[in-house]
Amino acid sequence: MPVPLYQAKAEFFRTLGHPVRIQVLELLQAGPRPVRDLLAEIEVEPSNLSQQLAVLRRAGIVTSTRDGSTVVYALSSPDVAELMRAARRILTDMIVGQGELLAELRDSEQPRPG
Amino acid sequence: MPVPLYQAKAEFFRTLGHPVRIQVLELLQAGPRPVRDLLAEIEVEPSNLSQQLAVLRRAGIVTSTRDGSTVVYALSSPDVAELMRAARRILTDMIVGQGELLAELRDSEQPRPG
DNA sequence: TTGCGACTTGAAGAATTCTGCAATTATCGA
DNA sequence: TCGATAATTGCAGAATTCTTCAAGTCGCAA
Repeated sequence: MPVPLYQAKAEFFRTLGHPVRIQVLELLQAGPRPVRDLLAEIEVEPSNLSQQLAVLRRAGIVTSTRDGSTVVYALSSPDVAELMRAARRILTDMIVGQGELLAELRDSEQPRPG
Repeated sequence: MPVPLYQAKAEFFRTLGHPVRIQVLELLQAGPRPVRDLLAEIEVEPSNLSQQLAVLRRAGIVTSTRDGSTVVYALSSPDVAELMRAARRILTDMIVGQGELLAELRDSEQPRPG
């Protein structure tokens, strides 16, 4: 084994762990998009966006192709979209769960353990 | 909106982006486990494991309960297991894809070190 | 109370990542 | 060719995260 799976997984998640990169992945779920487009929708400087795109590219999560003077990015696997959905589900649950916990705490003294 | 969703997502993924934390989550998928157990299976110092457990706890991904003198950790949502499966699927695809790429490169160029 | 095992916390230096600026490459049109 | 636009790269300082050590808490039993 060259690299333990858990380490590859950690690197993968770390790659996703940046607001700009997340926004890029969300936008690319609707289909390939030129950098110009991403730049118009994400509040970030061009060089910074390029840096974040490079991170995603190096990780193999997105691919880029040149079309004339514009560069178009796309998700390299549709599974990425599924992962984002799973993450959204978890986050929603967690936010709801924490809301409920807060509500319980408002009424009683002792929250029950998970 | 207190915190943009994409930022919450990024934080969530960043929380997962550490080898020890990944291993903890993998182990907890089989059910709750005492710290002692985790310590026996993961190669890491006790204080370091505690730090990583604290990160997961603060993020609300795991919960801890004390049972006598031992502390037991558990996943706070079964969805986490589903997320890990999705990640594994993507990684497997990507590794296979890169394996093919490597095979192609073997005839022409030299792959760069990891 | 004292001592011990299990676990956590605080803090500091090391290592990594992020951001913005300047410079660079690539393409297109005048 | 020159100039403009699109995008990337290199780099340095700022910010964040990691790792380790020392010290601390908690429960239990002598």
